[in-house]
Amino acid sequence: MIKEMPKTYDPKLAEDRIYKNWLDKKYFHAEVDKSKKPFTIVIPPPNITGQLHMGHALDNTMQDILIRWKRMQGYNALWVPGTDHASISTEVKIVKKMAEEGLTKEDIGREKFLERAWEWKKEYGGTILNQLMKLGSSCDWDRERFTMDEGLNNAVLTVFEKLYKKGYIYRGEKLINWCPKCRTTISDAEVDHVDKEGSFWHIKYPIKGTNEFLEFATTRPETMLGDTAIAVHPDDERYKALVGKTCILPFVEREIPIIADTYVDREFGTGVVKITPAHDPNDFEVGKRHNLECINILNDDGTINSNGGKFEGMDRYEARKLIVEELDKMGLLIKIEPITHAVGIHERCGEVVEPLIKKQWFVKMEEMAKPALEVLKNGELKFVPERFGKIYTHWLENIHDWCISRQLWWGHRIPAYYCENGHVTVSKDVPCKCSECESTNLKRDEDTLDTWFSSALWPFSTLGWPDNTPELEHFYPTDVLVTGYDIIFFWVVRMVFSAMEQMGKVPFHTVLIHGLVRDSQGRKMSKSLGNGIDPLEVIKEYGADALRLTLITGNAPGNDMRYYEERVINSRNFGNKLWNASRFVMMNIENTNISVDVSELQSADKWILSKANTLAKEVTENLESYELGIAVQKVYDFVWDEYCDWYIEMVKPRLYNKEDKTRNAALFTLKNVLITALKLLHPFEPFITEEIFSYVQDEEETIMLSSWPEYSEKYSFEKEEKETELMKEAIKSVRALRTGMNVPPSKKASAYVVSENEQVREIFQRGKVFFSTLAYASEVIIQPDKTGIADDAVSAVIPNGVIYIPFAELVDVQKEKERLTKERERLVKEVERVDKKLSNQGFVAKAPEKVIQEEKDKKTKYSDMLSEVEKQLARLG
RNA sequence: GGGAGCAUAGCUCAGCUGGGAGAGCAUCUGCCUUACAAGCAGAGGGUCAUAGGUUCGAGCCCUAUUGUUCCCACCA
Repeated sequence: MIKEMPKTYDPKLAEDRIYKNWLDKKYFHAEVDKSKKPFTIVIPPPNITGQLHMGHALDNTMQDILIRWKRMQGYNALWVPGTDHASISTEVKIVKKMAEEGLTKEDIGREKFLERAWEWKKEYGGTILNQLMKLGSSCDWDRERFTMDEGLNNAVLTVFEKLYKKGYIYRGEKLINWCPKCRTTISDAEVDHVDKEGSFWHIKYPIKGTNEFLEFATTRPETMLGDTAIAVHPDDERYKALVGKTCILPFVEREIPIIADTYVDREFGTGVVKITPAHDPNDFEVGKRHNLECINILNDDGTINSNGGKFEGMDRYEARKLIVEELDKMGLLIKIEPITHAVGIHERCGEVVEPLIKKQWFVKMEEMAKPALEVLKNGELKFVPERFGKIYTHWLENIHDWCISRQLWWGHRIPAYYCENGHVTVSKDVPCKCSECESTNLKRDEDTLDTWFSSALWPFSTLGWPDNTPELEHFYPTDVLVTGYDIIFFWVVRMVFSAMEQMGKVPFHTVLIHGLVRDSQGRKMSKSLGNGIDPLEVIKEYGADALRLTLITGNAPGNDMRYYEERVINSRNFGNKLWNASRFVMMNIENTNISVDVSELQSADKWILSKANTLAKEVTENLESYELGIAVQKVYDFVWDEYCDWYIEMVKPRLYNKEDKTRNAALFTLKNVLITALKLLHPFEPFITEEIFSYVQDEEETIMLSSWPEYSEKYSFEKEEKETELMKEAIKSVRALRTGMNVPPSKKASAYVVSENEQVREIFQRGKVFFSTLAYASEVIIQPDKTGIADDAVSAVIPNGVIYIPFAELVDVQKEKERLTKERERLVKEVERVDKKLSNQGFVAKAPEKVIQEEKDKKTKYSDMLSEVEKQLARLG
């Protein structure tokens, strides 16, 4: 049955219809099937609060390409989708919304708050997944998971309990990063360091029992309230005598020792440092070495606490201002120096982070980091591109213990229970009594876990772990993880060490890294700049295929790219080209079931079949090494340049003549090459390829499950490839000759193809018609010499021959001479280059045989052409 | 302070294991040729940042330099 294709393809109408059909037919669904090899990808779960942005579009397009390709190759391809509860970002958003109603978390309490959060999840949680569908993502939606669903919650609590029992999770009083705005701890990875303009306050403390002072400088004067020492370098002659004496801390009137520690840099400033162990990581270490007291001076909201004396209750910055003023009055402020220095801010809210001492839960990292490092070294884990392995390694080699407790409500609540005797019971199931005493009066820890604690388990928790499900058995380890370089530390590292610890196997063998999608000026797309492009808007205007093609074309893994509309337009145009070429094929085909014997195939047919054959091989190889951009570029070039611009044009005469005996062979070739191209293109442009596929054949119901094209010896035609390439070269020469002479296409002329070589003459004889259809020749005469050709005919020199075109009236001899002279120059250069190479002893001795032969062939070809051009020049006088 | 990337046509970028520089857009010329003007044909345009080195041969490998971007880091 032949269905007529509409004149234009409208993605708006087609894409939703096609996607719905895929869903209805359950094509995305993968069941455990031991007869097939599994190929698994787990989605980097987007936040439930998220809206699809260009980064998601890129990330998911890449995953979809891999999944669709493998599915076509016959793998049991599973792509697990899902969302992340995104503890802090979601909580912040809910709190903000409540504030609009004049409510706070505390007003409504934990339980009511969580109810609201779940409602929020219900309302927005599905949005982003629906947006992913618009992109064409072929996820197995029956297996959608959420980081806080029952199964995953169980996985999280199980891991917590296991690691606690192993001693890898502990509770301790350590210096942590505190966000006074969000009022929670945050991990090191969540702190951004930005350079800010600040001041360097030079201050002096009186030395007890003397009239002397000790001068130092600080960027955070308010922390002096928590100073418990002053440090100098042990070998610093200036201060040696002072070590052991004490200073009097102004305001709080505390007596603090002058200590010696090599941490101090003698060259920096005055060589004196105030030590505040409770609010600075270095000072904390110094404090440990010298048994100094830790005095925390901050409340959770960033105000000064009771340790701050008369400054109690003041905001930290207000206190800073006042302290400086008062020090000045007391004559203890020496000077204020402007300075730019790195300030730690919370990446979520931008608030300046305060380091302070608090009792928190930590994951001990030293032991778990080892296997994670090992798998990269031994090749079980691979980064594409490789260089990102260095970031991974560096992070793991310098890893600190991971602070996992958060003073938030939205998340996995820590399964630790405290009795009135101060005992701790950790259990994934609610315990009925204390594990150490008989107390039944247990209170659960108020804190929740860092959101990355649950995402770390994602590759196996989504497949059913801790239960030993058939899915886990079949689909784990997953294959490829596709993500941006910005979350290697947050996520990739933690998934690997968690998987090694819990599963004893890597979570995936390859991490495919992509870069950022930037705006047309190369800036990061961001809300504050307002330069973000909404992928859904792009899809609405140009279709998902065009967006996908744009994001993949011309980009190498790990590199950032720029998005601008001209690129999508070009992608859209390609879809249009493909559509029209297909429409052309369908206009000529009477029956989609064409069978043809190889012997009926013409030279051009074999040429394009052979090209398509090679293309399939190359594209597969590129995909295997994750070179998606190169792969799609090759298909693009093939479709547009070879199939459309050459093959279709070449077969037109055969199609238009219903009596032509080779017509069927042309139709067969047109159809089969088109199908190969559609299949190779399908992972990149799923919708339009599916739509066209439904027209050009009726054996299969979807391209999605059709077989991936493979290289076949049967369709390798080396001789015909060369023949058509020679034909193409001749046509191009004639065309260039004509435009060079300013001959309008309406003006036909006869063409004489002269070659002494009989085989070459035969080739042109077979391709005679192309001169008229593709190069505007009215009559083509092929002969071994130039008898009968007018003296003033213009000529084009091709390998193994010359083409003459006699233009009765318009020959501009001068112009023709110029053209030939230019051609001579080019050929002289070519011959010189080849000669130089071939006369190089080293080259002849060491270069591979194949390369030498190629050069020799070139020498013959160019020398022949050169002498021919010289003859032509001589002819013109 | 440590690490990494990038520097190729006017612009944005490809260039996979070293074997005669490519694409898209832009520019110029000519075409509404019965699939496509979202198109066709032709053309111009590059010392592949600089300087060395390895090699018969370098955009690609090595060293240094310059410019630029990013990541990590506790310099008060």
